[in-house]
Amino acid sequence: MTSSSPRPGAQRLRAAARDAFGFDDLRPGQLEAMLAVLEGRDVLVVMPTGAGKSAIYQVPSLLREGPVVVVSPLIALQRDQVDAIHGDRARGGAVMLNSQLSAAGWRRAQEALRAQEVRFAFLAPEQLAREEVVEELAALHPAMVVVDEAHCVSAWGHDFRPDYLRLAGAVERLGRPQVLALTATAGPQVRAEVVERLGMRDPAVLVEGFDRPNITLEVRRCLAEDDQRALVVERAAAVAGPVIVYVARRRDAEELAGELRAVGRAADFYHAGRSRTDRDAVHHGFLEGALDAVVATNAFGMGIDKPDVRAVVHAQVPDSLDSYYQEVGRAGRDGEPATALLAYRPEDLGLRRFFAAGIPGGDDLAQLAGVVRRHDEPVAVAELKEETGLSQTRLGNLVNLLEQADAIAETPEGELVVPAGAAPPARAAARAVGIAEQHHRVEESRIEMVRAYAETAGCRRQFLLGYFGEELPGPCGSCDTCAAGSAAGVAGAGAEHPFPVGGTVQHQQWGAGQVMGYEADRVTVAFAEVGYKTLSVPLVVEQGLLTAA
DNA sequence: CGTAAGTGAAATATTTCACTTACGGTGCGATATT
Repeated sequence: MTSSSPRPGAQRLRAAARDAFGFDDLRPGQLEAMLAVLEGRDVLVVMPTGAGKSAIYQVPSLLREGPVVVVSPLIALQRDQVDAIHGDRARGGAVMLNSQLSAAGWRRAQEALRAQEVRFAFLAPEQLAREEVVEELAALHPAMVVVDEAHCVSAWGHDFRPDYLRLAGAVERLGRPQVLALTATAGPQVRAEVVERLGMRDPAVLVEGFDRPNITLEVRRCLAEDDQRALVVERAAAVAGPVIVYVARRRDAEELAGELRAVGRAADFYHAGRSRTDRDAVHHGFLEGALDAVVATNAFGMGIDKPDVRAVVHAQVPDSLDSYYQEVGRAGRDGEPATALLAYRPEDLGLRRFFAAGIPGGDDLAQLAGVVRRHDEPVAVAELKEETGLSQTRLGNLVNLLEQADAIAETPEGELVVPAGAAPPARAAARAVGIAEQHHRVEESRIEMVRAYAETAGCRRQFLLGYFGEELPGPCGSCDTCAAGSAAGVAGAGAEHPFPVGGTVQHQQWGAGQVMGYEADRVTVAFAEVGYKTLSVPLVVEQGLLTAA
């Protein structure tokens, strides 16, 4: 992309990228995103890791006034980013704001921001739940809020880190600057949720291609757990080069790492139960080559940017194809051939369903709604925590659900009130439970899509790309079903496509949805309210089950 | 939801089956201890 763009700003962006960062040129996707940022629009960027996502906010920020708040899920990730631009005035400079900072450290960071010595403030979403932090930042009149790893809004906000769902309110209290969301993995369902939850306004949505043709896709069906384990060890041991093995339980990580060591691999395990020191040692050992195999839970992921990983082996199914493709995408970043193997046993889906369960009790919700109602004045979440004795996470989840059920609302100051005309606590709680159940159904449908991927006779790559809303015209020729010949049969069958892939359709009962793709005589649709559904195309046509919307 | 480990009774003195119980992922922040 060397031709001059007709849009204003392209030359200035290129010059800034060259002068401050030493980039010879910007990739088309990067430039497109930066232009949208420069125009002041809300922007959602879905782009593979290593494609230069950070530059998308860092370069345009140099051409404008005002500090930039960067929300990032892991303090370790923030540290990497901050280290890269920290004392570098040409790149804007950056500070982190988190609980590991001393009081003096906070003051220094604050002063540096106030004096405009640094432009970027990195923090976790939990910090934006603190009123004093929001007040401080709001006083600086930030020009933009960047949400990095934005898929966490959808993946973590509902149960694990509820403050992710409360970011939209925080952005409002920061004076509602422009919002930029960045992620490497997000199918249309996740993209839609990110836009909604962050309260993005008429966003420019830029999606880069998902296909990673150098990664061979393979699924092996296993009957007994012993065979599954043996397959994983055998295949991981045989990989010529670094390999990551993903497991569902911490215990499996330790045991499989032991088995791999026994057959001569330099293997170690990684999960959130290990000490900070051990985790760092494994992380660095893998990046630097002292280890050539890591067996890990999904804790091992973000921030692992190693070019020469030759295989990613899943010893059990992940919780979604979003997770799967993100984990698989850590293989073959150098463009050289790599493999992705899933050792599939349907029983393993049960564990994923268990993790997805957690619907709060109506009693707790009603009780909390009652507590807020009894306050005549708006009440802060922190105060509710004192009063109810609930944990931060639990309380956050309940509050989020009640907000979605319109049983409570957030004031401009970030405090909670019962809005006029709200339903009484019992009815509000019932509605909140309904919302949680709806979310649960969507989660279950995401798990079912993992099953469908593992059990398809069609081309794996077509299936995966279809899940992300991308249409591959024919079977890829390099996955196991293509090699076995079954993919060609599926691709040949039932060529009827009554609705375009990516198009919006309407179902009488399930509401609006997006067509994900066709396989044989079936079509998969992602419905906003009920998740993924697979329907028979002849039936759809015959009975008019779907209408174009 | 599925699995492993534990409990207890039945059919036979150690094994077998039937049933119960516990467990399982991701990180922020705050707090206590070196």
